[in-house]
Amino acid sequence: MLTERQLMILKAIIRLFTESGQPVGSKKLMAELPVHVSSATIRNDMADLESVGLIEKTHSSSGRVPSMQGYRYYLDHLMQPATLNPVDVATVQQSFGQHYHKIDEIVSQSANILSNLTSYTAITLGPGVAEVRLTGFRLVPLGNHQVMAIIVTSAGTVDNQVFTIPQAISGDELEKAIRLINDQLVGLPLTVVSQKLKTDVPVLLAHYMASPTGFLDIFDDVLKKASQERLYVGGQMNLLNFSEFDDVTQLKSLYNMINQSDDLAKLLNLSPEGANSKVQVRLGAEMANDLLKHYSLMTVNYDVGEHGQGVIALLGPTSMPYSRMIGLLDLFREELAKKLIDYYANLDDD
Amino acid sequence: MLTERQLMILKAIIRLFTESGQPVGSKKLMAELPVHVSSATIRNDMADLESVGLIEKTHSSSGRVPSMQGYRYYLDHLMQPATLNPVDVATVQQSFGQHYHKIDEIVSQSANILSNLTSYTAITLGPGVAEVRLTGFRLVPLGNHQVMAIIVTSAGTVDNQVFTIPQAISGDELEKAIRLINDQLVGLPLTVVSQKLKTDVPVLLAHYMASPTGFLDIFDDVLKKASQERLYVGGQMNLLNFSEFDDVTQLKSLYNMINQSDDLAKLLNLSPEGANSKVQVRLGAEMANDLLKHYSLMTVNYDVGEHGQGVIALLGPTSMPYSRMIGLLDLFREELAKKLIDYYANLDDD
DNA sequence: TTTAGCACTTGATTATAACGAGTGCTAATT
DNA sequence: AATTAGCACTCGTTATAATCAAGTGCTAAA
Repeated sequence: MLTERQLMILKAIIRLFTESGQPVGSKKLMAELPVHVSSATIRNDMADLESVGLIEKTHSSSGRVPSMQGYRYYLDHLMQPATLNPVDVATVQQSFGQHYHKIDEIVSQSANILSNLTSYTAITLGPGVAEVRLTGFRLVPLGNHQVMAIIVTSAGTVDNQVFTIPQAISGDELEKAIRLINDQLVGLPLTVVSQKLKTDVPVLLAHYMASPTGFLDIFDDVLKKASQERLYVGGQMNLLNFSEFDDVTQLKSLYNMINQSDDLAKLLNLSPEGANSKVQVRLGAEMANDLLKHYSLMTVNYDVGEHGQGVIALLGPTSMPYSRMIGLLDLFREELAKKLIDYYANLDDD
Repeated sequence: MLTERQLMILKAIIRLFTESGQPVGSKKLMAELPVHVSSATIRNDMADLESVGLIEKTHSSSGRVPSMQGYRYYLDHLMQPATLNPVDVATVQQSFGQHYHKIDEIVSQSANILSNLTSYTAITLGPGVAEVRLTGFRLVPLGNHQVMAIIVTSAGTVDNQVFTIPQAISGDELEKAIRLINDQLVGLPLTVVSQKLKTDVPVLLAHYMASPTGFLDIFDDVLKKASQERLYVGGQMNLLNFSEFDDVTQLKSLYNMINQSDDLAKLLNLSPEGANSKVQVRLGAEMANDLLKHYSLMTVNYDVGEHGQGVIALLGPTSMPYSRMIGLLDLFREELAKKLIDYYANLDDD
């Protein structure tokens, strides 16, 4: 079992490592800890913390660095409820003070403000999108190599798009494909649909048609029209601030992923607890995606009442100052919702 | 005056430096030159080339590197007409072989293909946009803090957008502002209008209204709607391939510029010679913009007959293999035009 | 004009030593 | 039993010097 002091040490290590980026040694800790104990004692405690896997050495005689499990433990049990920085509050409120013409302006601006404030990469999803579900899908052959795809969402929106397709597809094939899609996808949130479209559906569809690719492209396209347009990324280039420079290829892949709304939607997967869930932190190793191994993703839902809810997310290094970040995200959750509710209210005035 | 051999040496230096990225010395040149002369002779010739400013040393005992003027001279007088690489031709034609649903898909794909093929950053402007001019501008107060901005273009398109504005602006002020804008901007290409909106107009407008900013935003917004949407960038992240890593700030600024359509439009400034102009190369120092100092921008127009023309551009380091790049751009100019003409033809079939 | 030869310059590479921050362990202290 | 001082040891980092390699300019001969 861990002692009070050992936990205090873990906390200090995490704080100091986040501030300096350097491994933390026993001397430095001695100077920083509120209680006075000798460096030898701290070393003993650190040995214990290491033996349970909460901290690590970078080499045999180096200071300690928090491990993945160390961060997880910190996030789950140790972290103080955020202490809001008044400068940040002022900045955010001032940034939101402007007048906006469109909803999307507000949402995308949020991503920009947040990324500026943090020097990380921010992602925002417009309200309503997170839990909008697919309620219907139609594919209407118009003859002359043209097909109209129509999708209906639970938000009541209807999007359509006309496509020209290379080979005529038989009405029979279309019929089956449509039924399959309706069976498999209707009722699911658009984000999930978009995701399944890449994984399950192609396999199933392969039974009915030779090359389902063209078909899927069409579907994907109109789906994008209904959802993707409301996904915003701010500060992509901040990746450069918190990434290792040595592997340009990996950096490029990450960048591509971030700008590919399908992949991104997959990440933002609405948090299960609904509207008033707390800020979620997912550490790299917990996310399956190899590209994110050394990063950390924080997400939080915001709630605009009848207009649905959206997501605010922050992508940064594993060693973020979580306390401040959580405070910021909570602040944003509130301010963005307020601003949007305001906006909707003004609309109704007309 | 420069001798035949000296020019041959300049050419070889440019080629070798582009291939290796290293300063070129007299021994290396001796091995590469078609005629046999001693390294001492080459050294003498290089001294001459340096004295007229076509090449430079990086330090007192280093090999030579082409200077800005060296590149300019090479481009204007020395470069061979491009020799088309059959592999490139095949790749391009295959990439264009797919079926596309929308014009913009074709245009944006072009940017992607071109950037992949070159490892540089490619920019494409959809057809018609380059020489579309502003033919009319109206601003209609609708009461209730709302204003409709309408812009009419020489292509016959009418775009409109409704805005809510903070303080009511007096009709008188509006009147004057509209007149000013009509006087100053009507008749100019949209790209130029967008540019002037950042420079000249704010100054002029300041005479009539206290804070022209909000006003300009509106105008800018609807202008974007009419033009920006057709500007595509491919391979932004390729910047990482050909940029110095040491200055992250500068890299970010460049990235922002590339993704800000106003700035970008300014760069692509339709080439004066119209439809069938040759590929233009502008070297960093020639572009005024400090961020581009170490880069080079190649542009070429493509022509889609009655549907207007567009621009293809390539941003890379100063030391690009220009011969191949010019060949590629010429190829793209042709293939993209062909594909678009095809597309328009199919549309008319319906 | 061209070329061989040579002294000289300079950045890059390598080797070596010295340094510094840190650890674990032992023995003494509280 | 917990804490601490002391010390030998590890290992990455920094500093210094030595060597190397690629290149130049210049002089004198061909």
